Formats: sequence, structure tokens, C-alpha cells
Amino acid sequence: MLVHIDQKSQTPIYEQIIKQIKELKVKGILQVNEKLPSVRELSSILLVNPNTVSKAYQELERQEVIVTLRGKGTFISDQPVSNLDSKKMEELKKTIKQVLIEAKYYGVSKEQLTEWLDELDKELGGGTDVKSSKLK
Amino acid sequence: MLVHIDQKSQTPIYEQIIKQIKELKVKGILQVNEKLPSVRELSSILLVNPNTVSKAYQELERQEVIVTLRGKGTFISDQPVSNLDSKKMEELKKTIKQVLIEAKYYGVSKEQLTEWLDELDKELGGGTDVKSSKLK
DNA sequence: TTAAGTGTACCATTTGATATAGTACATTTA
DNA sequence: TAAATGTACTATATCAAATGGTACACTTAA
Repeated sequence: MLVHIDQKSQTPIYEQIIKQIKELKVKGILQVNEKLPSVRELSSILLVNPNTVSKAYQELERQEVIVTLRGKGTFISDQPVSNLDSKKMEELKKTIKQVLIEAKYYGVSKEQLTEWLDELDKELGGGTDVKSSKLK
Repeated sequence: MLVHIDQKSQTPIYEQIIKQIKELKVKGILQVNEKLPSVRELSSILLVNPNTVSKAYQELERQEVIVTLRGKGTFISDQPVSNLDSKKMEELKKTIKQVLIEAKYYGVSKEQLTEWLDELDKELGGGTDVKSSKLK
């Protein structure tokens, strides 16, 4: 299975699922309109409670990453990403700020962080650019 | 007071304290060997429990950001930052990866993130470069 | 129509982190 | 000695997270 749960992690299981589904979509491993495992199926694979998977799916739908159809299943959304949300922008910037502060404590320069960004962008970019692919 | 607590935040109070002390040090607002408010003093200022402040101070000392001396008080550490910790490096990289994935969902480009890094670096850089200042 | 699979909605319980409250102790300073 | 300091300890309350179980509405396929 593509999703992997770390039970020892301090990150909640449902958040781990959310992050990994997003990553798989950005990478293009999960294609638009592709069907995801059912709540029960994924829960039995990951050995977690169905409610936990359901919680992850509900949050993913709220973020318009996936679409759920009663009785049919859950699918990768083909809808455009919601408009630029200033709140989200601020969150991103705050997170980056914290990363930068942390980095300074370990002698990691801004330039190093920028290099990592380049690396990771290539690593992820092999898939689909979620935003622009919706606008064509 | 320089530290400000947001009771509504989902971030634990002790973590808010940790982050802000670090930021103040990176900015140079808190200088090396400078005395911090006592546990009881800061707790009464912030209207939080002394144990909560103590927890923050203990974690900050574990990270070698501050030094505590029994009966004397707590001070900004003048010790060199601990050697580059590969675990910490991985954590930073993971966080950046998540930020990048999030950014892609909101049409924020890698270049935009890089710009923010530059901005924030200047904003913080007015203070002292923690790492290099120890090596002179 | 029936049966299976789907997401969803409940409820109850457990666990762990967080925060508070209170007390006490060892150390340092004035 | 007295005050201030960090620390340790116990107890309690709250909340998020996760689990377990049951049930319902809808869709699909036999």
C-alpha cells in the first residue's frame, strides 16, 4: 500500500493519511478521478479504525482534495483548487518562519533551505502541477 | 512583555513560549547571558501556571538555548549550538516538504516560498547569527 | 428484488498530552 | 536568616485522538 502509518509518530494517524494522500496526488501517483480504497478497506490495510480513516477522508474532502460519493466511493478530485486563501498563506509563511528559526540554531543557512526546496520541487514535480493543470 | 500567549491557539502554551524565546534570541533581542524572567515571574505575567513555564524552560535548556542555575535564575546560553544533528536536519527537510506540498495546493510556487525565505531572513537577520557568533 | 459495498452518523470508552493547583525541597543571594 | 530561585512530586481536569460497536442511506451488481 502506498500509505504508511507510523504508530510511534506524534503526528495523529488521520493527519498522516491526509499528508500522504496529498503528496501522492502532487506527485501524480494518484491521478484525477482515480478511486481510493474504501474506508473499511484502507482501515483493514493500515490496521487502524475505520473511523480514523473516515476522519481523514472527510478532512480531505473539506479541502477539496477528494470527492466522496455515497455508496460509490471516494475519488481524487478534479475540481480546481479553491482560491488563494489569505489565511492559508499566512499559515504557510508562519511555518516557514519557524523552520528558518530552527535552521539558524543548527547552522543551516537560508541558502541550504533554498537548495532543499529546489530538490524537493523536482522530486515532487515529476507528477502534476495541481494548480495549473486545472486552468488549461 | 516580549512573550505573548494566545490562549485560543492550538499550539500548547509551553511550545509558544519556546518558539518565542528562540525567535527573540535569533533576532538578538535577547542577548547572550541575559537573564530571563523567573518561572514564577513569567507565569504571573503570562497568567499561566508556573509548571507550564518550567516545562518550557526545561525544554529550552535541553535544546541548549538557555542555561538554568539553581537559585540564580535562567539565562540565555552562550554555549555553541550542538553539532549538526542528522535527525534535526531530517525533521527540517520533512517540514519543508510538507510546506511545499501545501503550497502547491494553493498555487504558491517554489519561487514564492524562496522569496518569503529571503524576506524572513532579513527580518530575523537584524539580530545575531547564532551559529557563527559562537565560533569566533 | 436482493445482497454486498459504500460513506456516514452516532455512542461509549480508553489513552495520552496539556494545563492547572498545591506543596515541598535544595540552592543561591542579599 | 530570609527571600528568590529552579525543581520535584502528587493530584486533578480537560481535550484531542483513537478505538469499538452499531446502525442507516445510498449505489452497484447479481
